[in-house]
Amino acid sequence: MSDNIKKTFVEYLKKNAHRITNERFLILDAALRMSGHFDADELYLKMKNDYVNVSRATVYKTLELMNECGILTRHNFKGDRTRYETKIGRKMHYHLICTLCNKIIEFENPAIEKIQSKICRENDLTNVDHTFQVFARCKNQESCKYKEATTL
Amino acid sequence: MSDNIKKTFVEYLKKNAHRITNERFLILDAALRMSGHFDADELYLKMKNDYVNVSRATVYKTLELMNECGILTRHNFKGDRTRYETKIGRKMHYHLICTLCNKIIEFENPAIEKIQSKICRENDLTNVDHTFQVFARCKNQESCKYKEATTL
DNA sequence: TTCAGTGCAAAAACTTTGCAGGAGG
DNA sequence: CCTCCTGCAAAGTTTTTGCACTGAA
Repeated sequence: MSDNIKKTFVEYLKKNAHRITNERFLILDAALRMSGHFDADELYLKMKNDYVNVSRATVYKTLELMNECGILTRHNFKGDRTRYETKIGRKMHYHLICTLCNKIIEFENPAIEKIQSKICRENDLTNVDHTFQVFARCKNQESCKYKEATTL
Repeated sequence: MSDNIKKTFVEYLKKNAHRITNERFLILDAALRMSGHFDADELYLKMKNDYVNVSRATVYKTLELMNECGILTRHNFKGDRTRYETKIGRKMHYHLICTLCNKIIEFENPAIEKIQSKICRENDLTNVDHTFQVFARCKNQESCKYKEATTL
C-alpha cells in the first residue's frame, strides 16, 4: 500500500527531473502517518520529536511536491494556514466545519463533481481541482462546547 | 442604496456595542467603491492614495466587522491572502479560477445551496456559510496567456 | 467620565529565499 | 562533474498586538 504511493512519488519525481533523496522519503513516510489534516510545521515538529531530522524548508517544499503529484490535497480553510490531507486511496470528499469548535466532518457528494465538470465545460476551461466547504455551528451543545481548534 | 448599507452597518455596530466612528464609515465607503475582489492592504493603499488617512490595523479590523455583519464576504483562494467582496445586493455565487492566469469567473448554482442545507441538516448543524471554488485552466490560449495575477 | 477605537510600530505567524556545502545522476 | 537538494538563518509577507492617546456614549 505505502509502497505503491512511494512508487507514485518516484515516478513523479523522475518525470519532472527532480532527484530521489532520502529526505523526500522520510517526509513522505511521516506525512502518510499523519491522521486527518495537518500543516507543514506540525509535521516538522512531529518528525523532530521522532528524531527524524529534516529542515523546515525541506518539509514545506516536499509537501508541495506531494500535493502536485496528487498524494496529498492542500486545503485552505477560512484564512487559516495551509493544511494537507492524504488523497491516495480516498474518494473525493468535502468538508463541513463547525465555526465554534472547529470540528471537521467529511462528506461525499457526487453531484458536486458533476457541477464542477459542467461549469468547466461551459466556460471552456480544463478542470484541475475544486473545493466545497460548508461552515456551520453545532446544534448539540454537548459535543461542541466551543472547544479550541483541536481537530482542524 | 449605499445609505441602506450604512444603516445595516450602524445597526450591527449598535447591536454589538461597537462604537460608531468616522474611520468605520470611511472604510465602508472605500470598500463599497472597490470592484471585484480586494484585500486589506489594497484598500489601505487606495485610501492612502486618495488622502483618506486611516491606519492599516483599523482597515484590517473594520473589514472583519463588515464581514461579520454580512456586508462583505471573505474569501481564501488557495493559500492566497484574504480577499473580500461586496455581498449586499448580490446573489449567492461561486468562483471558477484559472490556475494559469488567475482570472476569476463567477457563477450561480442553486443546487449547491440546497446541498449545503441538506448537509447541515443531516449532521445537526446550523448553516453559516459555504464556499465552492473550482480551479481549472483556460483552454483558450489567447485569453489566458499565463498572465500574472491581475484579476484575482 | 469611561472605555472602546485609533495609529503606530513592533511582534507574531507562516512561508520563501539565499547561500554554502553535500549528494544524486 | 554538474546540478539540484539540503539546512540554516535571514528575509519576506500578511496579519495581529501592545500601548498611549483620542473620542464616542
